Amino acid sequence: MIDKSKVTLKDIAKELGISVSTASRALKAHPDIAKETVRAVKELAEKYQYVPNSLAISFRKKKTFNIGLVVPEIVHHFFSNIISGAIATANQSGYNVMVSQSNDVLQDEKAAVNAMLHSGVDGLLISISNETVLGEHIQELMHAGKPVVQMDKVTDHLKTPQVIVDDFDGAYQAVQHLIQNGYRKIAHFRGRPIVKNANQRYFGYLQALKDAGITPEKDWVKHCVQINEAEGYRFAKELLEGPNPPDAFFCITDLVALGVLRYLKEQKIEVPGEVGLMGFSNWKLAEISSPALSTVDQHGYEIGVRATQMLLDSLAGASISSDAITEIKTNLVIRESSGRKKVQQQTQEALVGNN
Amino acid sequence: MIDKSKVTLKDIAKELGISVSTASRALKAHPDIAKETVRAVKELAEKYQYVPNSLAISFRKKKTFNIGLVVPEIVHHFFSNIISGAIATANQSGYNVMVSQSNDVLQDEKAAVNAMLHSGVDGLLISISNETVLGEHIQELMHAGKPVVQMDKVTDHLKTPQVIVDDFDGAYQAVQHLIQNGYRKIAHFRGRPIVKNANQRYFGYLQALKDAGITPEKDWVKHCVQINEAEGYRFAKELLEGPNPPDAFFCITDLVALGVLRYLKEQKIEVPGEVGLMGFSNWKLAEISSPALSTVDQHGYEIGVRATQMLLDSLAGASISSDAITEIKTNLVIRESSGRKKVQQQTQEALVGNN
DNA sequence: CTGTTAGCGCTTTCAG
DNA sequence: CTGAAAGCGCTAACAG
Repeated sequence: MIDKSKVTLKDIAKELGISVSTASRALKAHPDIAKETVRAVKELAEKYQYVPNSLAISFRKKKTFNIGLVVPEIVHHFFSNIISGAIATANQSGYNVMVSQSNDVLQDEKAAVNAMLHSGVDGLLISISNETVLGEHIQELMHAGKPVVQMDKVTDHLKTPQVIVDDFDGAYQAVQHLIQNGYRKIAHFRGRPIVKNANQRYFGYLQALKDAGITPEKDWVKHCVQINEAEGYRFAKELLEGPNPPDAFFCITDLVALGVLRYLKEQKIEVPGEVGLMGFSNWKLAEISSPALSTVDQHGYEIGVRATQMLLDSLAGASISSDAITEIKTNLVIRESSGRKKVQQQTQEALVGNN
Repeated sequence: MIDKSKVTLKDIAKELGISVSTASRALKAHPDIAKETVRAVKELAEKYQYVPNSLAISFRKKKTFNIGLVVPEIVHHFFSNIISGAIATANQSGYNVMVSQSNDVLQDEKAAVNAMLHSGVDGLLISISNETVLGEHIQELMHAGKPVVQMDKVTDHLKTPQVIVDDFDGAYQAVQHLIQNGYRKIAHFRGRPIVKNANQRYFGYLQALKDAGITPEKDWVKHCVQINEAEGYRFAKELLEGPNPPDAFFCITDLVALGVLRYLKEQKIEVPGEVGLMGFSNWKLAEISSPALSTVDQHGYEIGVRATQMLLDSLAGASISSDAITEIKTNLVIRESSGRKKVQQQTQEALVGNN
């Protein structure tokens, strides 16, 4: 029943007939200490499998080497990638990561943040919930001197560094890619206007059209609320059965795009021959569908890594400007669904010339 | 620059002219303390926003109210569900969860477990890596008096409670379902024989065949190694092009099943009319495919919940028998791919009678 | 009902 | 080079 971790500095000091402070210093090879003493202490520590009591150290140093991480959902491809990157990075520097989720409910987020504050994390990584506006609970943590870094879902009300996806650019590239492949009547199934990411993607879409000299068509922009497969299906049907069908779809999410794809397949509409399709997020789903879905990869892992690095840096004393925004570039994952549109009357040359 | 959390018991004791211990007791409304004192202390605590220093408490009580959670992969539908369930449950009881992953690499798992041990978790939830055999690193933690509960990927070498999926029964039901729907020549694309779950599913498959009086066909059992979509495709092709094609496939995972499905669609083989198909895991993928894939849901969230409850119970002093095995029942998710086989010569009645 | 005392295990002045 | 001493903030005998 002997608990190894019960061996304390005092024990080894006593056995060696030295003081606790000397033992303490010897263990970290303090320059003041005689080599001989250092050796003896280390040897005994080894023998007894001395392991410093981290609770005492935390207490003493007011530092736990734990960081908190709160995301809206854990069971989510993008967020679990963020978590994974954050944990890998933190662990490398000897930090552990306490994870919690808000379920996009403000109350839950508050509870999670408070729990972490009280359990004494050294800093916090957070992707805020849909319902979070001011984030007083996060402010409180900051007041307690804990650095915070926001990731992906962010609010400017909080004066913290942000690591975000360059949604605008991702969307821009996606739409540009469609245009370059001969599609001109491009619909966009967007997300909710309160969500910054959704807006950025929408703006990217508009800009890409504009830069290609294409006038956007109001009716081709649909607002997803559920952001699921059924919505994609429904909107695709609606538009394609209408008087003015688009020839491509850029969707807020792969899931929505797969809904569109299902409709297209049902109608035996050739993809990408007749209609082009791009998703966003690069879920596993996109890789497996047939035709395989072109999409935009958001590099969730990378976001986790970068945000954690910033947090660790500021924990290490670096003063990070509180308005530093790190935009992680997406990258286009070109698969089958966005392949070149079949040319009818014009030659491809002419088409390309148009851009 | 006043740090709220700097207000200490001593401060409020001094201001009230009482001793620290009285203040301490008052705050937790110890029966010994005069109501008047309690009121005064609580009032002042409120006024100063006193928040107890959890580091000091942890130190004093040798308890952190943190539990550790280690899984092979975070970015994985099943595991992220487990994590989610564990965190929700732990949080409800005032515990935080420290998460880490092993990437199925023993070294990483050791590192993660040690980091958690040293950071002072009160207990550990773990799903071991493929490479873990004896788990001495986990033993070490147990020797330090920390309760451990294993989940899903488990080893009997560790004398801890286990919460696992009833893979045998899940597979049994899946295959039985195929049989009931008229399929008799059922192939199985299984996982690696060192993995317990894979074996259990295989045994369930065999048992279901046996109970239906069907003799298993060695050639119809294929060993997946990558466990990916391509393998499903490859094996399906191999078998269906061969001299003795099966009429149904039960796959170790949805991903593999989708590979099979891709081949079937390419060959314009009717699903489920000609060939039946069942996956395992119930990923999002399965819901979206067309035809939608029938599969087996493993209730990852539930596993996380149950395992955490056991851990919390034992942390609360309950003595849990170290060989308690909790098997979480799967459930059949019947979608399109396993629908009734088209009857050719026999009537359906006759077929059903056969079972 | 309340105060005194002691101490958790470690770090860190301050003196030698 | 080393030791003594103080103290982090809190709890818990023990003693009034």
